[in-house]
Amino acid sequence: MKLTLDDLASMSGVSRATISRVLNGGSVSPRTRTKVEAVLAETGYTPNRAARSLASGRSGVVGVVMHLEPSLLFGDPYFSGLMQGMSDVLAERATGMMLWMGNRSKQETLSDIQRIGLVDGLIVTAHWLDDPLVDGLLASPLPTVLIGHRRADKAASYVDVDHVEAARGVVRHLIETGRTRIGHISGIPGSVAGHDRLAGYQRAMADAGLPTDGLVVTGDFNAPSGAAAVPTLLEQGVDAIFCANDATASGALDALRAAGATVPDDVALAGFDDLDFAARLDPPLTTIRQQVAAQGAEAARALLDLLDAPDTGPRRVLLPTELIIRQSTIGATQR
Amino acid sequence: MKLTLDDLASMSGVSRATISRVLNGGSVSPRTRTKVEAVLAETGYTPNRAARSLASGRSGVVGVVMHLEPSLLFGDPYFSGLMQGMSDVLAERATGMMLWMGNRSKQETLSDIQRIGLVDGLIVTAHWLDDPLVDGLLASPLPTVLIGHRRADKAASYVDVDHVEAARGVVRHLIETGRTRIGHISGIPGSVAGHDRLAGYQRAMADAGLPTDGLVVTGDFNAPSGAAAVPTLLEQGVDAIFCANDATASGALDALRAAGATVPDDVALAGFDDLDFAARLDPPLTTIRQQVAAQGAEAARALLDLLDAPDTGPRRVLLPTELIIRQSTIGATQR
DNA sequence: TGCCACGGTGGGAGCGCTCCCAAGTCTCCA
DNA sequence: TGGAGACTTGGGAGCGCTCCCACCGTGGCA
Repeated sequence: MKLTLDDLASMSGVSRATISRVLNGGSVSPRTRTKVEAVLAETGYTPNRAARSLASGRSGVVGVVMHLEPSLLFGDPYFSGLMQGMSDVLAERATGMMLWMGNRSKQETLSDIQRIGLVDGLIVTAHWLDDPLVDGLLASPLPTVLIGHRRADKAASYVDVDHVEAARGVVRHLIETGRTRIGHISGIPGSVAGHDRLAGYQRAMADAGLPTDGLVVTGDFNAPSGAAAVPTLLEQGVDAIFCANDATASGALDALRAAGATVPDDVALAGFDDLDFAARLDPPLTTIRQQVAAQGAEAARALLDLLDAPDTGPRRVLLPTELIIRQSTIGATQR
Repeated sequence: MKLTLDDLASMSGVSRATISRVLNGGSVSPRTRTKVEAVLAETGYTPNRAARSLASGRSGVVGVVMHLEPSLLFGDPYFSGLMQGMSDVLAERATGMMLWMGNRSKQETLSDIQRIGLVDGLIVTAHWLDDPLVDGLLASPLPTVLIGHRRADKAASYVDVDHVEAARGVVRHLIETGRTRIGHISGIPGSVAGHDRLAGYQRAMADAGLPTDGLVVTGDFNAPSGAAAVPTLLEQGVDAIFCANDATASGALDALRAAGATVPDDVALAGFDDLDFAARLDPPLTTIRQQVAAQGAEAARALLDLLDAPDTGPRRVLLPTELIIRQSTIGATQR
């Protein structure tokens, strides 16, 4: 059960070092290799991870930090997609995954991570413009890949989508289909996504020479905030609303219907995320699709790359988004 | 940055062994202790985890195995509750958590876990009567605590609720409120919860001398299966339905209403789990509350106990459930 | 005053692996 | 046939920590 390299060495008549070479892909003659591999298979030997870590300085484990309430973490399809993508890639590359969630304060989480040591690198979600946890982690010597990034993280490794461009694209679509009074229900102030999607909206409007005064209402990424924003926007005489995400849009849709406004004839509606339910709304929702699982997978790949080649500078991956046009902006009548 | 015990030893004028004693709670004179602690605080030293593991044979990391699809894992409030409870306790005891989800086959997951080594023990969900992953893990030398358990796991450590007794209790409540033709929409065959809740139903019915022929319809824990079962049960002339969980009950409720049956006047309805929405159904649902987060926490505690005192035999924790009586079984009219 | 007991401390031997370096073996060509 | 060069292989020195054991000094008791 508790076999060591030395045991295998005497069993197979070669030295410990040679077995290590077979295990780690060093140069070994074919004859020796097959002989050793036979013994390996026969004994079902697994190297002692701690010893390996100590000698090599690598643990084969990465940390994943998603600092939000577990109920949120697990309730939101965004995070489950991320986890899925990451864990696929990590499992494939025989790398373990340690998870930190938001059940302690950011300060405690930070020191927990430092104290536990052991991980070779970290994948961290960075969704807030101001986040001491992310700052602390980036400042530590541990190789770190962010999912999402702030303007200040230019020098860090990250995987993200271009929220600004994506938002700009959907608003441009609204403009191209003839809308001129386009409102925006924003995401949570202080969040990267909220901030950048708002910026994209503003840029598209400015590009077209359209005013935005009074047309932006602050939301919080949830349906009720979408519904709450609708009366204000209707007063402003909007003919389209771009919502910071699909959940907000679904709330807005309910409120529009309640107010007697038809979508898209009176008011066009667009969201962001393309969650499952977006296509099932009535009318189906125009939105931006971002490949969430791919973001997780890319982050894992970027980190593993970084660990293999530490001195090759930061990895930056911007994943494409896709504008999904459905009836909530073009309607059957306008086809 | 990369301080070792020897560095600290020369800095504080004591031996490496003494510092280790301060760190791990050995017997040290107060004078020496304060001196060393000062140096410790000043340098912000953190022990090298790999070296500690190698020397002590313990890693301070436990594995959590929830072998189901990530989308399911993250979508279901049951699992997020479990995770929450576990990670609270583990964080409190400075223990790391490695996570394995169901993105690979059970066979692969099993060998991944063995191969990665490193963990001191495991917490594993055991929801299926037949599960090679659970069998394999229990057979391994790693201390393991199950969440849920099969009849065959008598000798293992586990945390669970008594599904049989809980189900029996809710059916007894239906009988006591005057119901006699009580149907059951079961959970997925092969699942522990489905199996045991069915058994509890049958026992309660037998105790009361009531027949069950034709009154059990197989469901799958989801709302549509609940709805699909209703016509059959109505044909059998049921005056009450006990559903294997709340989701099934919500499906059944819709179908009952669609069929023109009033709840609870024509048919009483009960579920299991007491998820958030149960209280918000119309009428609010009588159900069984199980403290999911507490189950996770208890499992973590049991495992940590087991690691501290390996030879004290298995830990078995049966958490209480609570019958929550709402209007779906007693109705305002019968108050 | 001498001896024993005991708490506090230091030294050293590993834990099981990786990795460097030197030694050994083989091949091929001048 | 000798030697250079390429490829294999073994030995040994750690990686940083824990834990056992022996040693030291003090205090209490006979």
